Amino acid sequence: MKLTSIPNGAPRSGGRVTHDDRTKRIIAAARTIFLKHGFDGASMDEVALNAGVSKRTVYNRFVSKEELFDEVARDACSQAFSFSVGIPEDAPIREYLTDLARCILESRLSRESIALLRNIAFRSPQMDSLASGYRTFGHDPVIEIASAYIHTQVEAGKLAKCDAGEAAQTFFSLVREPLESQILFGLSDTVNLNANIPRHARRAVDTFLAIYAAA
Amino acid sequence: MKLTSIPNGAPRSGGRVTHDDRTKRIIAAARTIFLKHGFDGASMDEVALNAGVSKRTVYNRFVSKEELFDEVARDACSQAFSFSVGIPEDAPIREYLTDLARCILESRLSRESIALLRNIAFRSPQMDSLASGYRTFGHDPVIEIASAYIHTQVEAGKLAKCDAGEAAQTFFSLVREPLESQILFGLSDTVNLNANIPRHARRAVDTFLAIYAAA
DNA sequence: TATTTGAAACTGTACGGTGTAGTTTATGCG
DNA sequence: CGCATAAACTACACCGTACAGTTTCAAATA
Repeated sequence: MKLTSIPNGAPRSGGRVTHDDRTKRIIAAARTIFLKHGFDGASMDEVALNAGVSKRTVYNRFVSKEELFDEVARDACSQAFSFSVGIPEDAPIREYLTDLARCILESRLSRESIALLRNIAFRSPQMDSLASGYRTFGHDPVIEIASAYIHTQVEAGKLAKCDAGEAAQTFFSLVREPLESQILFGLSDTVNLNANIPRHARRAVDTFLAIYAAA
Repeated sequence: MKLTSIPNGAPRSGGRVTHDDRTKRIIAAARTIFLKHGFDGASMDEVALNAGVSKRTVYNRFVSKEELFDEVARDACSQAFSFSVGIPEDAPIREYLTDLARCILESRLSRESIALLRNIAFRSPQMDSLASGYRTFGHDPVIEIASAYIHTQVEAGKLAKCDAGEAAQTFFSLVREPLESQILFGLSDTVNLNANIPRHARRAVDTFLAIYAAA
């Protein structure tokens, strides 16, 4: 592959490039390249070029391509899948869940997250960092938040009696599908996706409440 | 990679290896190798070896790696995602849907299908054959069957009034999730999966009927 | 006989990783 | 502050390997 690129990131304001700057730029460049081409398709030359750093410097920081990838994978998971709900828990159930759904979708369907999910789906059997990064940052926190909230609402009699963990799984599935699969499996691209997210979030919550609303 | 292998498939009973035999063996071998290593990770030497055929023969049949892959991708999709429902449409709704769900899960969660889905997720943006193969064989038929059945039942007053297409999508999502994602993203492997399929199918149908059962 | 096949060597390219010579940066000391 | 020394960095050549695809030629097949 042809390698022509502008270095990723710039020296900090002082004008000098420090040790840490370089490390950060290597990781940032590696994330871009790895997400774009996958582990096998990415070349260390391209990473170095994109980081504005010599290949030797990359190998002075990271012992191998695998090690760099592991570092980058965890980093990317923790960033791409993070979100924060902006609505208090004592809001009406429908509003809270809809906002939660919207947050989940926005973080999960971003370009970065989709690229990450593609890599996880393809490579998680061989690279533990991908599966564990997904679990730690992409799956468990969502289930935990939803589960705890549902549990609270059930206790308060605002939702029908149910297994909160199972209900959280169902919620998560209803929120993600079918959008996530359609993108992941190439049935539709991500264009104008943001316009669909709020609508889909409402629909997912409608369906969820049709199942779990208090009798 | 080391290349040692036993040829995939055997000459037909006559003892002679015909032109068509070779073609079939090449495709079969290519499917194995491509699904195992992905397009980039697969080598044509390994394909030839696995087919028990010289590389020259492979290139006499297929003009390039890409062309061979396209052929194999469609072929693999049509086989891996195929299923046939073994229960009549006039069975009780719960029984029919449960059997449909079981069929879908069995075909979709097979080793071959999962390997295929991993490749589709990773490579569909670059390789059209994957996205279109998935659409044609993995998605549309399921939605069509479910949609037509739901439509019939709604007309017959056995299911609540609804958009049959939307309901079919919801059904499909409930059937696949969360099992499919858990496997695809490496949260659990496929061991003893078959024992879970019937249980999960029942649960999915329970949820579906909780939403769409006739009032 | 005309075509196809097998086996193997070959071409060209790309990559991961290393070695090195020379330059820049950081640090400690007078 | 100026200077020396050590550390890190760059640029580049290099090694071994792997692979797609081609070529050659004799043997098998049609």
